[in-house]
Amino acid sequence: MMNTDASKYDVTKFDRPSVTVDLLLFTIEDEELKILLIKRKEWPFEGMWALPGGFVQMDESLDQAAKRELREESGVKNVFLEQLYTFGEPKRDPRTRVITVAYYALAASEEWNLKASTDASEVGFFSVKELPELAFDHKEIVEYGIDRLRSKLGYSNIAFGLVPEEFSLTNLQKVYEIILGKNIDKRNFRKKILSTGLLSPTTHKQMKGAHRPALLYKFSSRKLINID
Amino acid sequence: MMNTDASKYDVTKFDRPSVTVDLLLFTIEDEELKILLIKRKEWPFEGMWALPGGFVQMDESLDQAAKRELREESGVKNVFLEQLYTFGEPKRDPRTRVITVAYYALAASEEWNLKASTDASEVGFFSVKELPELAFDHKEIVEYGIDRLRSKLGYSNIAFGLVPEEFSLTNLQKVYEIILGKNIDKRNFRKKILSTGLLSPTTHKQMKGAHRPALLYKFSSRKLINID
DNA sequence: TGAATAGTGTCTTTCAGACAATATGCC
DNA sequence: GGCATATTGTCTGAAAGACACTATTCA
Repeated sequence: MMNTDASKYDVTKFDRPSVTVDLLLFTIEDEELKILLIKRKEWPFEGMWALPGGFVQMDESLDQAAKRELREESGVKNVFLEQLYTFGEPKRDPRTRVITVAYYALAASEEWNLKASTDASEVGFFSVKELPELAFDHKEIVEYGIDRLRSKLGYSNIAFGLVPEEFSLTNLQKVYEIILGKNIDKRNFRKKILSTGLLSPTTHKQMKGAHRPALLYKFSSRKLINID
Repeated sequence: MMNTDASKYDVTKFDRPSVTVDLLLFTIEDEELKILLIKRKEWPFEGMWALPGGFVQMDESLDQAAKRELREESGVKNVFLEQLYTFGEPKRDPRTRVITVAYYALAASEEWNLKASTDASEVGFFSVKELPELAFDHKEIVEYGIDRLRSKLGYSNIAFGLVPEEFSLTNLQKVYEIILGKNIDKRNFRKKILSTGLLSPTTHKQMKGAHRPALLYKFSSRKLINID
């Protein structure tokens, strides 16, 4: 593992921080924007809720580490995942110097299923409006993530991550309303969202209740696209 | 350096990557967007141009590390500095696993002065349109930074970082044109930039050449503000 | 036919973009 | 007066926002 030029070039001689990834998994459930939290079983912050996360392995990229943690903690795969920000205050972790690369992921509520093996009391989704006290600087990370999500909603198709494959325009509008925290005019919303060309109508209708069924749409692309 | 089960609570026993900060210092000079590069004196990529950067010390935050490197390499202080993105491919550095947190900084050309002690052949500003081959994945970092700068120009007052305290509207327009890579109509530019309320007129005029002098403006705030 | 949600169009205002003539200073 | 850059306003088209009625299904 040593470099042959070790005397000069061996960076392994420096003190090194630990590096983790932490994950913000957003979903929408019961008309609320929620995030996945896990209850810590160890010191520090034992018993407190925290973002899922873990150490970056030496042979995996940051993206891979985030994907792996996401899969391990929530069973979620193939969802939108993007690096958020790196938090590295020297005292943010009382154990040692830990720098964490935060990621955020989006999943429609249909897409995640918490592992059956997991004690439900130790992992769960919490409304971002009613979060418990969080370990480390995770509160700050959550707020940063919500800001990012809210602003990307305005200039990208990022909402595809929070709706199922097919959805009604009313479903989609609700997503926008929940995240932006305000009501949107139905006609203006439809006019605008359809004019972006991001959506394609399907041939399906949503039969649901004693009223006119809604035409279902899908996102033409499920890759992140910026508009404007 | 081997992990054992007992090491669970002692994160210091895990293999740890090295963490660096790399810096993109943007400036505008000779009607070009330029970045600061330094010539590497050591393996790997000896003799090749690279972004300035260095290891994060155990007792400093990432922001502090970036500020320190910026000061050490360019003598620049008190300029706009923002975290860009964290790059962590396992093989991006041939020495060992190195994760780098990239920052970008902006300085008006009046603000930097390369240290007299530095051999000019080993540090310099390069137009982003004519970059030499860069070490590591620094090309990718540069491109990411330019994208960020270009997009922030559209919805923030970030241009304050690239102009001196006082400037004419023509000066400012040039900054936009250089970064966006296109010509802008003078009347429309003035209309729009003045309507944001980000600028305040000063009482000074720029006397420069045999023609009408330009009124100088300044940014009302030199903190980053998003508009729209 | 009543209840519930889906679906639709117009008007007004605002903003972006195209476009050219006058103003002011120095020589 | 000539030169060089600064400064200014109108028109048009597109998009955003306010606003209310009709359509469809099921019970």
